Amino acid sequence: MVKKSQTLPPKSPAKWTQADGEFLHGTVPPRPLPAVEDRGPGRPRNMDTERRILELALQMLASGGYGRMSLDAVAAEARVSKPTIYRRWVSKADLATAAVGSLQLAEPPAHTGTTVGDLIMTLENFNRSLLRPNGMSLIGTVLAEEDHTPELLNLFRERLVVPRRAMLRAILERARDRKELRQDVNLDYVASALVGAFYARYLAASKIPQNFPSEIVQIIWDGISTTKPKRKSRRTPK
Amino acid sequence: MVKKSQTLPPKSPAKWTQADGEFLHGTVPPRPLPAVEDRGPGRPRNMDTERRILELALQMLASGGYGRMSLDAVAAEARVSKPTIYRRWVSKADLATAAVGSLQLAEPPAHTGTTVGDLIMTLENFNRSLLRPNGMSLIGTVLAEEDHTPELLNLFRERLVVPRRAMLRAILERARDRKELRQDVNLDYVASALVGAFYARYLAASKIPQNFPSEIVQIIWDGISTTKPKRKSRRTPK
DNA sequence: GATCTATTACGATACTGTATCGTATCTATA
DNA sequence: TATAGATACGATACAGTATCGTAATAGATC
Repeated sequence: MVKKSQTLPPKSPAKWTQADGEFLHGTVPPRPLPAVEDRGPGRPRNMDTERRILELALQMLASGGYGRMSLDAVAAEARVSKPTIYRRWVSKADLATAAVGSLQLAEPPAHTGTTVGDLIMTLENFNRSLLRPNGMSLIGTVLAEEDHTPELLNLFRERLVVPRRAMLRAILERARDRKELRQDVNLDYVASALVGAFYARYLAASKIPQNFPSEIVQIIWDGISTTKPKRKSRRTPK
Repeated sequence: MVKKSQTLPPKSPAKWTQADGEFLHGTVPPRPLPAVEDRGPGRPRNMDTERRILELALQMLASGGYGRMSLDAVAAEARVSKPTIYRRWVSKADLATAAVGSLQLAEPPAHTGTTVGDLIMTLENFNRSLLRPNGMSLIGTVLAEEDHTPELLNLFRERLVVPRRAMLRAILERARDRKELRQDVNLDYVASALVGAFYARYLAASKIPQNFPSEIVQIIWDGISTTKPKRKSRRTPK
């Protein structure tokens, strides 16, 4: 499948290190050459090559982290020579960034008929993507590289974290409009608790029980206390 | 801009790879030599050296990940020579493992008088440790290395994750005994939601708002729905 | 239309410089 | 005399570049 999204930031000689906010919100790969289909003479680029390289880079990034992602290995496994990689991306960090940038949240929004059902389905999708091979390792990698290659975390947020949270927010806002929710609840915090439970569970055990999504939704939906909550006494003892 | 190439151990001549459960539950460093104080001939070891090495190794592990933790750098910063390190730990992976194994949860249990107060205080402590420099990067590193050096994650769990969850469990069990909690709630799941919210929030924004601990506790304590929950209808739509 | 030419992509390979991990050898010290 | 420690070294892996010959395309010329 040819992807068309990336046109040409004219040239970036690996400047993203200091151009912090520059193209964090732009499109994906700053590469030296345009490689568009309508362009002039010369042998055209094989677009599938690019896809393969990114895929393998992402895979190695997820399985071994940034340190173990070697360009020699990527080139070998993609059956491509190293210059072919460097013709497209100016550095290893650039390739890694592009690989993370190529991620896309592929899950459709849930519409089960009930808010609780939608939340559970969304979390079940999330669960599946976490348990994909090295799903959690990739998160670890982007976190571990936060200091050294912050673009990885930024792009990861942009491509996966933000869209998924937006899906949860949409479900919760719908529910709030229907008065199913307390009006004073911070929906972003709720999304954090819902999603975060999976991270914490994984960090504690690497295994997520079958009923985890629905149980988490129930806990957050109903709360855990026996008393009928009175929502105005918020502040808590120091 | 200094570029560091990060080399990772191709093989581990160290034996911990297959000695899996061996010293995961032992004390900290599996080292070749006894290094006891009362021991016999020869020049005695400087015990403070060991502590310094571990501390710096952990620091580098947290700030740059396993790949960027170099023994040359550790040795230099600890003002020690490399053989001094290798005399104590047989490999880089071994040192990294020992460094993670030297971690200890240093927070006292909370006793504020109320369950909600205890939970909030526990989460505030947790929050502080997360926001320590590279606190989250260290978690990322142990996750990223899960495939390649699983001992890191195992020890991290043993030293930090399990103890903290035990603290939360203790608070929750106390509350359940006092009938403040629904009897059918899975306390481990509750702990996951409480703690996990911080991970999710960090992954989304790297910043944790001041009121986050108390808000999360409120959400989970009271729930978010407006209806009085009836706890027997658990199963949810497919 | 067929052929030539300019231009670009690509594979292969070798190379430079450097950053490591781990060790061998030597000296100092208790 | 056995050990701690330092200096130096070997081996290797890696990022990134350079070169050379070839494949593939567009446009100009015949």
